[in-house]
Amino acid sequence: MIRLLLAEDQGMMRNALALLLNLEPDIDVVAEAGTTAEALDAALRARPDVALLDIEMPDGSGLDTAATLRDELPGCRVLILTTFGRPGYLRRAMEAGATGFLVKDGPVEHLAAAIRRVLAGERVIDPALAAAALSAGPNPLSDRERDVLHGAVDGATVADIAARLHLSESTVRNYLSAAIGKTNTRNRIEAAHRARSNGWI
Amino acid sequence: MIRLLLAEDQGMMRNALALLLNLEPDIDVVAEAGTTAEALDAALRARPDVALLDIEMPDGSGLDTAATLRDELPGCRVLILTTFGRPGYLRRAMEAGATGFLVKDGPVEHLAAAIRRVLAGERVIDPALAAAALSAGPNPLSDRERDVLHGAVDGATVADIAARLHLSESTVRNYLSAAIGKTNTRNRIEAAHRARSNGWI
DNA sequence: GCCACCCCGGGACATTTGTCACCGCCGACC
DNA sequence: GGTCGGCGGTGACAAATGTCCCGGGGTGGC
Repeated sequence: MIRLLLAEDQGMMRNALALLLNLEPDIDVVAEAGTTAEALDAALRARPDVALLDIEMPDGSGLDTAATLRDELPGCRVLILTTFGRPGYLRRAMEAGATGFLVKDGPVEHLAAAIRRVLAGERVIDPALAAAALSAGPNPLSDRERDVLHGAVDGATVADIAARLHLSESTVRNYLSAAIGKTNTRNRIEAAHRARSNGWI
Repeated sequence: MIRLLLAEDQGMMRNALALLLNLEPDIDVVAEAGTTAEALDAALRARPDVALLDIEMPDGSGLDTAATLRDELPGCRVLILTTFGRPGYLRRAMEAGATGFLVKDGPVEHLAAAIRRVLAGERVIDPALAAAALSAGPNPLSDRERDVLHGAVDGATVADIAARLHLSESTVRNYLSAAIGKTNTRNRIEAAHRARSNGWI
């Protein structure tokens, strides 16, 4: 019996997956979580064989949870399940020690199959996504450039970002300009969008 | 037997819902669609009793599909199912003739119950969301203000928007300024975000 | 008829944004 | 030791943005 942790913030999706995976004869959903905090807590309590983690969660990223889990619960395999097949996500998932990476596409049966293969230690990755990740290349942005772009997504001004990061406005503008150059875009908004769609932030 | 059309772009969610709803003794999923075009096509072919429509779909909005369905297939009840409980969405859904409005939260059992109630002609709306919609008030933006904001989300410049809408740059700037004023924000990005989170665009 | 609102545009202006050159400091790598 | 890159900062400048005037035309309500 495969002991499974299910971390997914969208209630109906979580409920549906739990019901369907429990119908599988060899899978037992032993814990459910809607936030990364709950996921960590439940994992340490229930000690599952496989953790199925969504990336986008309200209080943080499933990628960070994966990294923590690798240290705290080394025997647990991690399978990332996400809406967006972003190249940078896949790269970060691998660096965080994930064994598999699936997009929320295709039937639930694929998911059950992936869980079994991940438990056997096999790496499960969508081939098209793997190719995209390789062709897209690594994240060109430095830490600070990511920070300032993160602020730019929701319309913060240079002054806002500078205050939040305790930097001077000149510095923020320089980082923004560098990020715009590296992403090959025309302004901070396009830069932030490209960075997001590539999974760089 | 309730004949149901299921329109949802996320493959795994659609698959999971189809499986679970088919398990209900009185529900029969007679058609599935991943785009609004497929949804319309399938609806006219399968003539379902209830259409379950997602709002966010790659080729358009489920809200528009609902309006079309009201004209083309008057006997069919429409139940909107969406990730985001945005006040403006609810308002637009009602104007488009939807009978029910659910967020992708809570268990699948709620969804099945809602389908039955909608078929009986009953209106099904999340009470908290209804209250939010009323307190948020109507959409303050004019058609053109929405158009220019739509362009602003992904980083288009004034020149880009003007070209796309066949307007002069002055006009675009005036609309943007008006939208920023009406949304009570500081720049086009904040304005676009607020408009999106309220379901105004 | 008047009023309000939307549509479309022009011009002027202050502010913000994006770019570039340059500075020092540090750590890593060869 | 030198070089490169990241980090933090300054100053100057062109371009884009946001705001405020103004104008005209249309439509719908009272």
